[in-house]
Amino acid sequence: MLVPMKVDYGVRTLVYLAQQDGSVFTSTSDIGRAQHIPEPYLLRICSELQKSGLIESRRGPQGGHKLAKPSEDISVSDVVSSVDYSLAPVDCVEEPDGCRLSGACSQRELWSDVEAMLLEHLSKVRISELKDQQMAMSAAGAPVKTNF
Amino acid sequence: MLVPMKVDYGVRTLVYLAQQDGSVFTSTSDIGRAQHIPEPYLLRICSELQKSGLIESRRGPQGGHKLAKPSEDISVSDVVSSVDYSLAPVDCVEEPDGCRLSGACSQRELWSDVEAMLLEHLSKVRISELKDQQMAMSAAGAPVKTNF
DNA sequence: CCAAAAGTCGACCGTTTAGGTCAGGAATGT
DNA sequence: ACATTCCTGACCTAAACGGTCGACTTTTGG
Repeated sequence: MLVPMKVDYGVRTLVYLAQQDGSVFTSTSDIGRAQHIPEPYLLRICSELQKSGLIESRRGPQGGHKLAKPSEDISVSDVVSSVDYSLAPVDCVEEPDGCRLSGACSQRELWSDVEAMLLEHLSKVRISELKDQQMAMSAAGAPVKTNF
Repeated sequence: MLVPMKVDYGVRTLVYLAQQDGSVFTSTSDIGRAQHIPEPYLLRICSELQKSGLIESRRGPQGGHKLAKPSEDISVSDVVSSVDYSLAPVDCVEEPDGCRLSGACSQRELWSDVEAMLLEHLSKVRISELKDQQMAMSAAGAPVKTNF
């Protein structure tokens, strides 16, 4: 029950892009290097982010990725649903029919509440916020560990 | 990022025990049959629940399990922490040192907030509540699917 | 006291998934 | 044309989840 790496990588990617000049494209190798994300893996995450319209990508020289909309308009829950389909706890929340206790199961309500709460909270956290925090932290001289 | 079966099984077990007469022990085979939990697996879950003091177990004939305290005093978060150690999203929340961006990572705060929120919410949901809901649902004639 | 009825514990197993890699192809700027 | 960069599908590996098995211990009823 952990947040998958994909989500973390996705968020980090968007935060990083939000820090870049919005008019240029940033390549996966740049992002990967800066955020310590294995490049070939990142490639595929970017592809998912692009399919869901969070970033815009272009191939060729000077190609890469950039945010498709202002960072204020992208929330963490966007990333989750883009990259990690299933946030729902236990399967029967999504497929109630498969559950044998279906008719009388107080659990389903519990877990779907949890899901709703989570999504709601995450939809309030915007990439721009994270970017600001990030920049504040770096500016304040918090050491970025470089010992890989 | 799903709630593992173990948690669901654990909760269901406790809710079931809460419905039983508090003075007798209920065997795993009873619980398993009633809640559709594979018995040998349940056995091990019960063992974990017992170690964390949520249930009391006794061997021998007429042995089995029963709640170690009133169902009002057991929350879902108790079950989670008993049975599923890690509720934390992404590892670096628990092991900040392993994180290479340690000094300047706005994500950690985000995810640990999420964790805290989750735990807080789950700690407010008590087994007794679930039991009441459960009994209300069954009483209201909601069909318990019996098609295996 | 003995046998059967439980739980305890450690080892094991099969599938799925997360995380990651690779290579070939398609697009695009110079 | 050519280098650069993304796209895509196939593939791989390790770990986790869900589950099982068997030997062992405790307890009770007869």
